[in-house]
Amino acid sequence: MNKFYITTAIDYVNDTIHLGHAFQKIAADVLARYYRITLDKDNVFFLTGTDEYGQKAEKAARLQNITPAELVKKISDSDQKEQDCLNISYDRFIRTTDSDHTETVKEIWKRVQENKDIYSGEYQGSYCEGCEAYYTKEDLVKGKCPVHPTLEIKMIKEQNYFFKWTKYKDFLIEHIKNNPDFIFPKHRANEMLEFAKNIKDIPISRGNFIWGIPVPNDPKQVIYVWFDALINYLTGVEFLENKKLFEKFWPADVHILGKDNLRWHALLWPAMLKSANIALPKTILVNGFLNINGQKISKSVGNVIHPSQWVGKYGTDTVRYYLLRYTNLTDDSDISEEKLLQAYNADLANGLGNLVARVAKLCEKVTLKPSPIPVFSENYKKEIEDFKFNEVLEIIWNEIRILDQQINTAEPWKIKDQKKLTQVLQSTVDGIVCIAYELKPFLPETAEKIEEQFKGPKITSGKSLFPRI
RNA sequence: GCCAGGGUAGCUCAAUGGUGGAGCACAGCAUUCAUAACGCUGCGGUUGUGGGUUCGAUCCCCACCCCUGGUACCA
Repeated sequence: MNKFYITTAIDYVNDTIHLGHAFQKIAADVLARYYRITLDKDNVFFLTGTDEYGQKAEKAARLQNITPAELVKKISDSDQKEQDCLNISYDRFIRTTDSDHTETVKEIWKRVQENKDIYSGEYQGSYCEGCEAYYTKEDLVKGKCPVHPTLEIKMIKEQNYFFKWTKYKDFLIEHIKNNPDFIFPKHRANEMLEFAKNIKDIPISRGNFIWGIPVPNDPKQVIYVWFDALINYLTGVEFLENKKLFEKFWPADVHILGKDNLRWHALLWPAMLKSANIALPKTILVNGFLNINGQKISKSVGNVIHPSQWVGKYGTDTVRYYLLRYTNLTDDSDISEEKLLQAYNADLANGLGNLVARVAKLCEKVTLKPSPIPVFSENYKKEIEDFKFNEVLEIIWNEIRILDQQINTAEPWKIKDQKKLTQVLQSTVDGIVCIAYELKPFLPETAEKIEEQFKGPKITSGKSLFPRI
């Protein structure tokens, strides 16, 4: 691999992102930072952003008596702030209302149309405005949407443009079967294969609202949000404006997204790309959801926590560490503030923080040479490239333990001979520098602080990295 | 109902057809370079239930129960 293009899901602007979304951004950030080290900064592109069109945004704006544009700007800005407080190192924060995105979507529409995969048809069905989707009668629960039981289902009949999804059914099934790395984790692929069997053509335009990208040559219709949103991955690397950049980074190496978005990414998106004659992404990485204290994160439960709330109390790297170490990326995990605190004291304060503090203090008596530049071990690389972030952190914390043991055995505070003391501490500091290097993708701020403190030749103790709470 | 994943120490998770492992938490010892921190020792489990195969099963097979996810549909 000589380049790495990673994207996250773009978040819909009905509300500011919470810890569940943040978890996915952090995972993406780890990969981006890792590949920036191994492949070089210029060869990595990391895209994230917000999904802003659609009926829900239009309606929400009307309720607040502001324009849709004002509303989506507000939420998009606050999403971006949430990501910034987590140190998410995106190269571009895309908004689907960006002008270059509009142009890209129109271009893809035209290509798909030229390939005869768009046709006009009449659609009649039960429509849920919450889902922005049609339901069959059978899908409804007591006449209401299973996801939004409080909303009225509307019978809508309209002239729409349809995408010939069925044309790609066999292709999709073959692609998923022939590319075991296409969907990760694997069992998600089975789900998609099941669904693919029953693919039907879907309407990809809407005529009953206006907050969207107009259909080329038919301004009465706007393009369906999913059709528009997926294309952001092309816009992100300047599909239209910058051929060189696009050709360098496309196809995307990893699309990371929540399990709720899998169907669109695994089945609709590849069909769209195939139709437009564009290469398919390599890996779709599906992340699980977070529960808080055993409960789903939801507004109605009232347990929504925004990243900035925990970051404000405990710091960016604490939140990153806790989520990366004590959750499963691909399964649902349960988190709590209590467990975060436990992880903070046990691992960050007593473990990493204390090790750094004790060694820095010991080093005040000696002058050391700069440590050699570390490299990632094969084991480290394998685990991180397989998305097993908790395993990598376990490797690192084991190294911390070993260093602590070695210090206890060597008892440098008792060593009188300056030469021998220097020798012992040199090897300890080399170990710490190595740990800092390995921490870079995970705890960038902390890694940088440690590197700065131990770059020599004079090392002095500084402020605690993680004071006990 | 069907498909997939899972059920191992209080918690988070490893492991293997041959007397069950780690970290956290808890208790004790020791120690002071360090953030009442580090280290060492200990406590802690009929590996969801019941059968079967085997000299031997936590691992393989069968049935069942529970959890998670996906999905179908008819009365």
